[in-house]
Amino acid sequence: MTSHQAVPTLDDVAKAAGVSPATVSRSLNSPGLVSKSTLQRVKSAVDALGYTPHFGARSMSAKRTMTIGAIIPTMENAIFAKGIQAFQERLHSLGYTLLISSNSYDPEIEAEQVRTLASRGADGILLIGYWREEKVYEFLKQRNIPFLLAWAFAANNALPAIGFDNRASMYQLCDQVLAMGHRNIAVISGTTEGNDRATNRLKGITERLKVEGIDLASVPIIETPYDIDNGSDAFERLMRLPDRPSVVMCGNDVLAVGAMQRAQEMGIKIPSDVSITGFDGIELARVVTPKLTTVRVPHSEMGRLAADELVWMVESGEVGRSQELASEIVVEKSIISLA
Amino acid sequence: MTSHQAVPTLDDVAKAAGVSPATVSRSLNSPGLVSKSTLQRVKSAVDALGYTPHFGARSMSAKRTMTIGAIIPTMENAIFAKGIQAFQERLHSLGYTLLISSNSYDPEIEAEQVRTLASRGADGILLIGYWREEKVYEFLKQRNIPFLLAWAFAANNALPAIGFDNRASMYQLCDQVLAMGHRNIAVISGTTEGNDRATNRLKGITERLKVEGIDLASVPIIETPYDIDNGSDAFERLMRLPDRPSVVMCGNDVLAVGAMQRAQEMGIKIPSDVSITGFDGIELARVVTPKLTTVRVPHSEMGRLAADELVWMVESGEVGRSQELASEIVVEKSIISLA
DNA sequence: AGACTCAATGAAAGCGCTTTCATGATGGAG
DNA sequence: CTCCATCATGAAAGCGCTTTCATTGAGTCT
Repeated sequence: MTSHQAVPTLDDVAKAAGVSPATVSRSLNSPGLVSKSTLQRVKSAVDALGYTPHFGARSMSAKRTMTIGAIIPTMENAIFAKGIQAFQERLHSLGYTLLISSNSYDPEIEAEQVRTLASRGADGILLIGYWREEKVYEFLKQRNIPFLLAWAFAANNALPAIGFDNRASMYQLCDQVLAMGHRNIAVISGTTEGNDRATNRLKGITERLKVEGIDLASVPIIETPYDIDNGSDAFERLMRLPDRPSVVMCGNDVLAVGAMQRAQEMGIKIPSDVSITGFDGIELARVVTPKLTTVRVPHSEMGRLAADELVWMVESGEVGRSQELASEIVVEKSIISLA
Repeated sequence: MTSHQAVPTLDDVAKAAGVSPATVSRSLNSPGLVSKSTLQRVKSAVDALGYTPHFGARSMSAKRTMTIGAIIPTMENAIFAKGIQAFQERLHSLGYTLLISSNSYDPEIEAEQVRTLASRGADGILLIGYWREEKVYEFLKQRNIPFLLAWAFAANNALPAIGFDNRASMYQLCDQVLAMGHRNIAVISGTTEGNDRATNRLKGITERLKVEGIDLASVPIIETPYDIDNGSDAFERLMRLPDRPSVVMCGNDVLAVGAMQRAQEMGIKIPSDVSITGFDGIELARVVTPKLTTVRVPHSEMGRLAADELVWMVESGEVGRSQELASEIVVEKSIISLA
């Protein structure tokens, strides 16, 4: 089992093709510099030997790895799936390979992953959201590794980001909820600590309610990690409140779907008894009954644009340009108008 | 912007700590060989400089990369998400890094990804299912890269695999469907070409129906890629058939949820008008109304076990041991008993 | 026909690390 | 006290590739 038939190297190819290693390297990387006939011979030798360039060696001599890293909070639910898929597809067509890692929303692990990606020579890195320890940004800058933030956008922040305004989007959704006559509002927010998206979504709600003159002290707010079951439990707690809310606004679709689940189990009718809203516009929101009122985010577009921008940063060496994407309020049957 | 403050190297650390590069290397990789005091000085130097080992260089001198690759068909829906998440978490705790790539069920791309992972020095590779071109397996063997298959298990196949028996599982589900009195059955299968899981699931149904003495020619079967909308469309076509089936068995939960969606749009009641079944037991199946009758697969367990086994293969050099996992028929409200 | 340009190729250095191998110091055994 | 393990460390080779720099030969121009 440990019989190592040596992996063919570039030198082997050179020998087989009767040329110098330099020529093989050129044939592979800048075929324009090599004559047709030589190119042909090299190609044959490569095929015959089943040669694959050694990535480590290559990354050591060349300065580029054609690799982009992405660090996302989770792969478990679909929040990032669609966007990352689009990101990866675009990268692939640009000739780059994507390295993904996820960290269960743990900033320690995230910081470690940044170092790992740097070690591996990632030409650029995609991060989710703004908030993380300053030292992470410092490390990236010191290492001169281009990075881009996604899934968030804040006009007042200089870091390059491609995403949407979480606060404004949720503010708008809250607008809609108020316009439909709801005044007795409860909130199930994602964990806000260290999470700018969750924090800003919550802020979008509270700011809008304040404008409306609603006493925030009277608004029940439960914070919990993004997870279906947590959404269910939070919903149940809200329903046991003496003053039952007419609408429960959730920090994302996963929480909202969890809430709808529990509602059904408890025999609470959505939306006639209670209205529910989500955020993200993932597939889940479309398939539940009734369909979920939510904020639809342009996942795929965001992924594609992020890929384009990050590659541009890498190749041009220029500083990244931020871009705000529009989100869209989608009103479905999970909310009822009291007006 | 292009001001390169050189990335610190191991030599820099050596200089800063006043020791030889060899000692630094040892401090990092086999601290046991280095004296306490030296170790301490090296550690300080590493921190002071913010040193990170260069992965390419390391992988060139060492034979291991502590990297495992996984190639999955898709990240877009949740079919693989949970299992891969568990896989990655286990790998992480074993000290390995996971490299994921997805290929939209394209075997060409998959073959390319295998070579890419080999290039990058993956110590081992996880693949989904059995079917792929023989040359891929030959390449892996020639390169002496341990690989493990997951999401499938076939007792008669020698390749190491950790998964469940797709055929037998679907056979059992079909058992259940028949036991509930259904005889007029239609099928929405995933694309079977090049996909052993889809093929075997379909086979599980047809074999069981044959045993029952049902004429297969009379059983409508639609093949379509795994996607919600495809499930919807296929369902609609089935419903337009003159002899409407009493149950639609779907190749996975995604197709089934698509079917349920369209049923609702068409005003067809599930399960009173038509029953629907899925396969996989992903979250989606739990949140739709009514809940989906499906085959629950132990995603997380499979991911963990696969990580353990693959790492064991890598570290021991032994040939991988296959393991069959049990699946579970989950009967929910999406199916009605005609008996 | 001589001088020159340019395309195609090779020689060799060097990227940052690990790992023999060799060396010096230390300390216990005889 | 001398000898020999033993431990901690250093010197240096080499991993597989890319990339200057130099060289050659062929074509171009006058």
